Amino acid sequence: MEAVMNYKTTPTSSDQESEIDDLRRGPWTVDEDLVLINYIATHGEGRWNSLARCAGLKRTGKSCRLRWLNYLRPDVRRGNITPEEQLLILELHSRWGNRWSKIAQHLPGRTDNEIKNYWRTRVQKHAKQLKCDVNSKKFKDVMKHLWMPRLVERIRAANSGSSSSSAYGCSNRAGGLVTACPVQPEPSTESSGVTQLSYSTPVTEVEGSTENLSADTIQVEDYGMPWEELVPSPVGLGYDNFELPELDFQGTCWGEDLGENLWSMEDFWLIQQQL
DNA sequence: AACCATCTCAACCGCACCATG
DNA sequence: TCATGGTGCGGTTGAGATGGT
Repeated sequence: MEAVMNYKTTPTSSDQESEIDDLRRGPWTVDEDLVLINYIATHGEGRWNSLARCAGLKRTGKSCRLRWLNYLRPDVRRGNITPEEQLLILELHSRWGNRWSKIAQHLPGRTDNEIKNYWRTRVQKHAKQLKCDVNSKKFKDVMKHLWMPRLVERIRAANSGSSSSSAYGCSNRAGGLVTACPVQPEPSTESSGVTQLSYSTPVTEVEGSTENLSADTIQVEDYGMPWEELVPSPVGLGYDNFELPELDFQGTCWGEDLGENLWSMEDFWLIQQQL
């Protein structure tokens, strides 16, 4: 597919007009990818506009930059967002909001674009299913008290099942294996270099009490340690004695596999109680 | 098989900021 | 100080993929 489109701009000179008319937009071809990869391998990254010209690419510098950073870079991680990464995204988004590039700095190999897409497609979808705004207190409470502890639970379960985490070792676009790479230390943006992920367990009446059942604080020192160490003790979700009520899931989204299998029947019940 | 709805994600756009002359 | 060009970021779009009927 050669979706060649011209920019509709006011020509300022015949040369510029010709140059602008030659610019390509839309999906990149394999040939263009190879040209860009080879040029950067030889000359390195530089000024993107001049790079685009010198490489002979009929693309804007912006387009080249985006293609390289989001797709062609050898250290771009591919594959599903892992529970660990989901947890980090939720935590960091709660702290910084839509600062995608800043969040991406804490997820090596993940691009701001990918995280942004994840948020918009997955997280906002869950908010929609709960019939609340993604920025509402309700949804934030669900995230903090259900979703994030659930992720911690899943991470711990996965880690207890095998000594080596399966969370890392994704392949990149080129099909190569990206070296296992736990989250790297943040370059001195946090004052202490220590980030805390704090989860209090849900306030429910599951066991006849409305008080917080317990609380865990996870010390994420530099994000660099194995998750087995990050999650040192049971979170104490308080579901142990939980009896699942009879629920009719017909005609609701809750009986379906939500792709990531994020919400369980217990979640549904708890959310219904709290919202 | 065909059609439609929904989802995913690569790519683009507009804007703000910064460096340079 | 101002104009210009380059870069980065967040928001948005739309083509292709996928699933349901």
